[in-house]
Amino acid sequence: MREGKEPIEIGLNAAIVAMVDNDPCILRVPGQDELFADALPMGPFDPRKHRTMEIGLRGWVAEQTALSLGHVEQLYTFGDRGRQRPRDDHGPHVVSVGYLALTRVQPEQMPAIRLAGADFRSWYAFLPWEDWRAGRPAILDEVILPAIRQWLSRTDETDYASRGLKPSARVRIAFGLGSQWDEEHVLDRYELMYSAGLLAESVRDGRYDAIQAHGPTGRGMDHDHRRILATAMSRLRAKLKYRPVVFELLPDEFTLTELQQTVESIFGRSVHKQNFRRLVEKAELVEPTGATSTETGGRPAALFRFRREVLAERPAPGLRVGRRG
Amino acid sequence: MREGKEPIEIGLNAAIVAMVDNDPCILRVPGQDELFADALPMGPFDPRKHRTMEIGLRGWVAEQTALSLGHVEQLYTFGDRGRQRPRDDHGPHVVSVGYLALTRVQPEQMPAIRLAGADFRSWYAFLPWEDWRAGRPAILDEVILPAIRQWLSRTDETDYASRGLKPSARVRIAFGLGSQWDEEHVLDRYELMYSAGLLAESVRDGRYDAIQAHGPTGRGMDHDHRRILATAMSRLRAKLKYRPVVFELLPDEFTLTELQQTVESIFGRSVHKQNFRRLVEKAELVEPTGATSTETGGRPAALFRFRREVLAERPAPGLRVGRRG
DNA sequence: TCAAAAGTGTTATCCTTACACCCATGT
DNA sequence: ACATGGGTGTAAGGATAACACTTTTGA
Repeated sequence: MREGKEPIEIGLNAAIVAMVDNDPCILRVPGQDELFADALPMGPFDPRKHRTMEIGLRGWVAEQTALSLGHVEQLYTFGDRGRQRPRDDHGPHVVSVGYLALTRVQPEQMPAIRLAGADFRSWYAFLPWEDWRAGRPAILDEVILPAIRQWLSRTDETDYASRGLKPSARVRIAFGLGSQWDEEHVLDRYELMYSAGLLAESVRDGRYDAIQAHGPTGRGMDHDHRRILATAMSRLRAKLKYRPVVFELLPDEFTLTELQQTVESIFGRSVHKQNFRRLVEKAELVEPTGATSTETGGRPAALFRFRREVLAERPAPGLRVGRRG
Repeated sequence: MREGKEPIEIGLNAAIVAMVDNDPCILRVPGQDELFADALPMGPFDPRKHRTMEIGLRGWVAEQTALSLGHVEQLYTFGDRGRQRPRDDHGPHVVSVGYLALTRVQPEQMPAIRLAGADFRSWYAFLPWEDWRAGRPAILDEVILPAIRQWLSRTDETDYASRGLKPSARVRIAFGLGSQWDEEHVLDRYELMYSAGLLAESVRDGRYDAIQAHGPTGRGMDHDHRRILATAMSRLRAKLKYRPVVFELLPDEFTLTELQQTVESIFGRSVHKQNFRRLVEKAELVEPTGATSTETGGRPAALFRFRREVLAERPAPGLRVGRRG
């Protein structure tokens, strides 16, 4: 807008989510930094070629991966130099816009994706403490919480006041100490762990000399990519409750148990079977196809399909799963 | 990221909201286009000067307005050339990042703000159909819905499928035809009206030759600013329900009626008195100061203050106002 | 016949919505 | 005394969370 401009470029980063074997997976590519093995796929935004950023994103995803994206949603824009390019202060400044995108992968698409150097990997490989499907993850009590408490004990509470909260209060809420674990607070947990030096990224960015934890804390990623993933998880977990986006991750026909498992794997916790079914029924989100599936072993399950009409019927159709249901 | 780059600049636009006389107002500045009288305040982002975009935003707001911002939240980033600079295709491409910011204004600050060419104006001046405090706004049935129906009747439903919804279904949900008005759908309503040619912006952007409505449809704004305002309203209306942000708009001490009126003016609808009070009480969001106020006429009202401790106690403290309560 | 998974029925509790009435002040 | 707004009590209906049991297949 005025004097000696520094060149700015826009990078579009996407957390592209698909279900593979009952795990929510993201498309990952090899890291560029030689520090991390993983990065999110990203492409530049060229306003001359693409009218909007979303069109630009869909464009390079189609070119590079042959995946067809369903729901695409902008998450957040970072202009943060400190975090993104700590060592390399030359070159243009890259502002990165994070996106969440949903897709389905057929097994036969996998080889082509792998050839391109990419593949799908469970998002819990990057944020393992978010997976409570098999109960409270051990990493929390063994690695994370001790280190977080360490950090709190050496932190001056009066200095830090983010969103009006002292670090101890932020920790209490984010990690459900004294109350319950809230699966939507993924980003808060990530940021606290970053600040407390528990992540490889904290070290990369020069905030700490070494990781402040006695044990692994998930796979690190280039730039802010793991933060974008955390944002994507928060958003998807929240969105499921008022938009029927799960169905973009499921095949056209599915059993209620498959639907439940998909929801559980995204929320990272198990839900109550009967209540879940009542919820699905009351929400009128699905209709039986009439067919059944015997593939699951045991009694054959009725197959259902998404009732697209709900989109037109309700203002906020989703699976309003409660704390326990 | 590669070949002959077009220069890109980042503009930070803010919907700065404050309560003035029981109306949610935004800081407006004179429009630059000579087409519209109003624009949102905006400033450039210079990554050399400011570490993050939020810091950059707070920086220019402090320099230009002397307002101190409370809650600041990023809304959305647009890279849209088509909409933002339809006539002027030269100069650098501006990507604009929209923000919502909350503040309080004292009456004595007003003259300084006015001197700078800015002032606070009710957000309902720009989106009058969003104000249901005095019942269903006449503009809906007299101007908007007839024109929208006109548009639907001349629109091919099979062509347009945004988010899997036909235009008629989008209209039904956004405008509460057949169901209820949902105060959070501000952006959907704005976008439908934009597409249907009801807004001055639709004409400015070359989508229509003339406004497709027989009556006024709110004050237009430069660039995408009214869209950013609509986004800000949606976000604030939603946020109130799970974050105690109302208190950033109220004085330190207030009566329950003042609190209720502030909530009502943001939601643009009235709420049920007893239920609202029970809600506030159950949420433990406020505590009595012990003092009372006689300024309202009638029986003196007890004064309350925000209980900051809830921030540390609950994961999502807010005024979970229901459809009616 | 047994394992495995599908698929109900029912109840206590809490939350939402709605009703109508009483209270303390200034004029 | 009366107008004006402040401030309750309580009950119907629905949503949530929790309980345990029956049914249908394949091996």
